[in-house]
Parts: sequence; C-alpha cells; structure tokens
Amino acid sequence: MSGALCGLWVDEAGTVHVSREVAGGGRESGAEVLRPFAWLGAGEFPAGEGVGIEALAGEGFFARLAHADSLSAFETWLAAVKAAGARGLDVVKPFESQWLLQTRNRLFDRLPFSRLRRCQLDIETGSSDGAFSDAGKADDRVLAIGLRCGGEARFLVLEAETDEAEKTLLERLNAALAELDPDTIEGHNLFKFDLDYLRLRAKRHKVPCAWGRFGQKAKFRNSRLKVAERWVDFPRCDLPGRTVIDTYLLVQLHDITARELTGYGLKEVAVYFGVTNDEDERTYLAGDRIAATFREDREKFLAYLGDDLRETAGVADVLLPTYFEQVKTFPVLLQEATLRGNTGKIDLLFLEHYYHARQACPVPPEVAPFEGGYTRSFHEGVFRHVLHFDVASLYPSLLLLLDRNPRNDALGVFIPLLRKLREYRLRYKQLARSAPTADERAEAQARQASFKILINSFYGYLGFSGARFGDGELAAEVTRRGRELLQKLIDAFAAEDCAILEADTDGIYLSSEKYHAAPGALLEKAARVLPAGIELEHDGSYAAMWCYKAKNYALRDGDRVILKGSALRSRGIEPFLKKLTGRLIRHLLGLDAESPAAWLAELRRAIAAGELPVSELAKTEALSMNPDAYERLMAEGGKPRRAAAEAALQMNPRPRMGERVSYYLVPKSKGQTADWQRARPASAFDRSRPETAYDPAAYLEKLDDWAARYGVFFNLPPPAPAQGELF
DNA sequence: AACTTTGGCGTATTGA
DNA sequence: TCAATACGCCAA
Repeated sequence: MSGALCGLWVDEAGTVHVSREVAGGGRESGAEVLRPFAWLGAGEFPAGEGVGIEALAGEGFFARLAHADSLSAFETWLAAVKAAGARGLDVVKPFESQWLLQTRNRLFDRLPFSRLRRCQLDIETGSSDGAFSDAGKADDRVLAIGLRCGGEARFLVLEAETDEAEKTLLERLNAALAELDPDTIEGHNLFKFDLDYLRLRAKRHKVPCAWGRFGQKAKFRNSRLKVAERWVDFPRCDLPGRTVIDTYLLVQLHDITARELTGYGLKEVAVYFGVTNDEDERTYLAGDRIAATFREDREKFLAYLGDDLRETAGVADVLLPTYFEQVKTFPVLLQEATLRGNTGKIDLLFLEHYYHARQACPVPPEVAPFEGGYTRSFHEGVFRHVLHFDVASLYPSLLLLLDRNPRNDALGVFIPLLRKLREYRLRYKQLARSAPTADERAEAQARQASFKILINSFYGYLGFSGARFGDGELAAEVTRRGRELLQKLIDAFAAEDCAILEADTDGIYLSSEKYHAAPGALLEKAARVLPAGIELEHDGSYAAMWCYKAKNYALRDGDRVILKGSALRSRGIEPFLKKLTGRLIRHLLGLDAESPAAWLAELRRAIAAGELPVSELAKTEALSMNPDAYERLMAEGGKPRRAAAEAALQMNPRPRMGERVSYYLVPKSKGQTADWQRARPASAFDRSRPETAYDPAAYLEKLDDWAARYGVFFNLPPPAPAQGELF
C-alpha cells in the first residue's frame, strides 16, 4: 500500500504530480492520470477530438457527461464550446479537486497531524529611511528569512545591504525550500505581507519564486475571503504541491464564533491562545526598531524572529487540525479547505456520488425567503435562580427526524450523509475522551470538531441559493418545526411555574427558585413533550441574569459575567461606554456594590477636561470596501459616506478592506457637522497638538444617551416588579 | 472572486 | 427636526 498523499498538482499537460509519504517520514514524487470531465446542460455542444460524451440517468439539467483523453484535448474542446456560444457547462475546479473526486482519493488519508511536514516562514524587512516597509522601493530590503521546520529554526540572513546580497538571499530561500520539501508553509499574514513582499523583491532581482514542489513556481492572483459579514481582500498565492496556511486568516475565521479578539496581530493572538503566557517569555521589538536591531544586536534580532516562528507554529497547532481533518473527508486541497466555504465542500461530496453513479445533476434552485427561528425576550430586569436549557443540535436533529432529502437529490445522498457524519462525530467525540495516547485524543477532538461544523452547515446549505442541492422549502420546514418545538418547551416550563426570561431558536433561559438546585428534575419533565431523537440539555445554571432586550442579556457565572448581544458586547462600541455598561452590569448582578453613577460623573469630568485617552473614545469599525474604491465611489457622487471610511482615507499606509479602523471626532466647524466630516484616525491624535483635540461635546452627548438608555436600571425606581424579580 | 441561514439592536446618514 | 433606511455587529 502506498503512503498518504501529501501534495498534489495537475500541470498544464494534465499530468497529476503527487507527493507521497514514505517509510521514515520522507516524501517521494509520482505521477497519476486525470481524465478531465464536464457536465453538459440542455444546449447543443460541438464534438471534439478526443472528447467522448455520454448520457446520464435521471432528470437533472446536466444530463450528459463529457470526458476528454487529455487536458489539452479538453481545453481545445472548451474553447470550441465557448466559440460556438454553447451554454450550460459545469467543470469542477481546480483540477486537483476533479482528480480527487474522480479517483475517490483524499489528501493526508490516515496521516496523523504530527506527521504533516510543516514549515513556518517569517521575514523581517527594513527600509533605509526607517519608514513603513514598501517592497516597491529600491532600497527596501529583506533582512532575514526565518524558516522553522519540525521545530528547528533556520535563519537566512542578508550578508550585506546590497542588491547582490538580497538576490543571493532569495536564491537561498528557493534552495532551502527544495531541500526541506515541506507539505505546508505557514505564516501570520503570509499572503498580504511575507509572500507578496518576497514576490516583489524576487521580481526586482529576477529570481524565480520557485517555492512549489516539483520545481514549480508560485502562482499569484487577487482573491477574496468572506469572514462572517465582511469580505477580506488578499493576494492569494498557490504553490504547486504544497499548502499555504495564513494563520492571520484562520484567526479571523475562528473569531467569527468566538468574537473575543480585539486585534489579529500575532503577538496578541499568541497570548490569546496560550502559546505565549508571559510577556518575558519572548523577545519583543517595535516595528521601527527592527532594522536598527538587525545592525546593532543580531542576537536579539534573531531571537525576535525565532519567537515569531514559534508563535506562528503554536497558533497553527490550534487552528489547522480542523482543516487537516476536513481534507480527509472532502475532495479538496488543504489550502482550499481553509479558503472555501462549507457549501463548496459539501457540493463536491454530492458531485462525487453523482459522478460515479452516472446520474444527471441539477442546477442550483432558487430559494425564496423563509422564516427563521423563534426569538423573544419576555422580561426586562434582573432575575435570580436562572437556568438555561437547550436542544442539542436542533436543526440537524430535525433534519434527521424529518428524514427528507432535498427535492433535487434524486440519489438521496443528503440524509444518509448527514447521518453518517453524525455517527462519525459521536464516535470521535468518544475517542477524544478514551483514546490511549494524547496525540490520538487530540486527533479525535479535531475530527469531531470538524464534523460538528459540517453537520451544522447542512441546514444553511439547504437555504442557500448557490447550493446545488439546496431546498428552501425543506429549510423552511426545519425552522417551522423548530419554532413549534421551542413553543412546546416554553409551555412545559411555564406549567412548572418557571418564569420564562428569554428564548432564542433552540434555547430557553428561565427563573425558578424551586428547580434551581435540581435542574435534572425539570429537564426530565420538560423533555417529555419532545419527540424521540430530540434531546434537551441543561446547559447552565446562573445566580442571576440581567435581561435587557432580545438577544441581549448578561449572566452571572460565579464571579464572572457572561455578556451576550451586540448592544452590550459589540467591539464597535466606544471603550468608555462599554466599560461603563460593564460596571452597570456588575452592579446589577450583585458583583459590585457601587452604582455606576459616580463613574459616570468622573467620565463627564475627564471628557470635559480633555483628559480621557483617545483610545477610550474611539469607535472601531471594519472597512467594508477598500479606501481607494470608496474614494472613487464618492467622487462619482456615491453614497452613503461613512466615518470609518473617511478616517481610512487619512491614514498612511491606507488600511484595506476587512481591516478595522479606529476613529474619533473633532469639534464641529462651519459646514463640518456630520460625524463623517469630522472623523479622524485614532492614530492621528496627538496630545501636544491642540488642532487634533477631540470634541468633548460629542462624547458628553454619548454619555447622556447612555444614561437615558440605562439610567432606569440603576437610579430610577423600577416599574412594578415582575415575578421572580430581584432588587 | 466569491458566496450557509434568519432575527435583532443600535447608530449614522440621508433627504425632506 | 424627524422618518426611513443602510450598515455593522452579534445570537443561534
């Protein structure tokens, strides 16, 4: 039996170059064959030399399948198809996925994460004038390239600050990568900084970016990644036969659900993930000190670079295994797994079934808008004896209960696949606890986490117009049953004299003095109203809960506070207001005796006196478009203006789409009254320059608004107390 | 160039 | 000054 696939690349001729693990951990190259294929729609398609077309079973729109003998025959035929104006052709891209699907191969099959051959890469750069690094400038330089492979660091250092030496350095990088032959190249902000910078310097010195396997050069193109509600632009880099992992992007994807990070820089992220625990555990260097340290204190410079590599590895240790495990299930490259949404991956699994069954495929259906989950806030105020119950995996469970495949899924792949993934997940969840070695447990943990994400995305897949086997009516039926079920639970809890506080989609917060110490008894009673296969769980008990509005509340968990909702915990809120709200909540939950009134007064004084740091006042917002694009749009009379975008225009270098910008407001002047007209980057504030001073009136007004909103909770007599209310 | 869903809160901009 | 609306961020 041959070793696990660790690298894969389809060349222009259609040859599939593979790299496999061999005994002892080495890698060996091999070649395989791809028979390129495409699905054909209803139109007329020209014949092609070396291209065969067959009819498929079933009713779907793509009722024929074309296979070509070679990639060149395929490309020639595609050009003819295009010239003939034929439409309705579907080609799986990239070709690496096509081959994996066609042969049912998977990357890293049965390879433990510990045997993945990983390499971290980080560069340090310098500019002669000490300004921001800019690879386009002649006398900017790569000072050093750090590579860390198998835990061992190797430093390639610029020998002299000359073009010759830099050229040599880039050539040494090529040689080092060829020698180390890693499966992955990992770095923090690798796409936007390191690789892009190296590309520009290599171009200047006419050195090929031969960082790929099989002696291949890197390929660059502009790409875009959706991170929750925003898009992030980045210059994508693909290395034939290798995987480029940018932990900067992985961190942002992680933070979609965690939403805890305030910045995505390596140092902060490493502390957040516990890779670096103490400030003195690593060497820190300010950005503008790097070049000087390179010249004056080489040891310190290299220690800094080595720490960056170590931290990058540590962050990837946490974030990469999920994707590594995905690749064992889906016919995608590891890099694709990190840069693609779940729909594309699920679609590929479907297509693999349909391909091998020679079954016609549908076009993605239109999905009409449909109703979602049930959400309601029942009471406002502070309550004690709080319990939280939720339904385990509500939507996947309902899908399995309904046992209904999407309308277009003639082969009936959907439900069996979901069932299989859930069984796998449960098995790995068990193994994550019981496997004999720590490595195996970590492996199982990554696998079960990866499956959990996939399982949960099946419902979203149904409701997405771009999903080939989407079915809006089935998605609507799932949410309808979900609402029905939650209502039943609410009634069951109410029948036990619980005060329902907040319900959202699959969970309920309630107050019950009687059951607070015995949640199991209540659980057992409520669970009776649920059908078999739907499991209710006791998710938590809390001493107190402050209910504000729907999806916005705070819980007291021992001495800690758990905040939920954009009104309370959004990272866009000005820090001084967020902290004020934090104090209010601690007071309301009985953790602080002092009311926030005194702090409110102190803030008023500090703001009026111009003493509050601008970092406390600044609002922060992610840019939804590139500043250049915004500028053009506005020049054409576009709308609306946005304060954060206006602040971004004043920054140098300009931040890019997806990056977060902090801004504050300067006083109103003639014709300059709107926020967007008086927004300034927080970084432009300078205490010693009065013309950069902030507008106290604007911030005092925000305090007034805050007091109007929240004052009722702490310094006005509360309205008639509801059942179970505290204080 | 790429895309999982709906529901909800709060703020700024816009245009009258 | 005020409403409608667009947007950012978050819950699940």
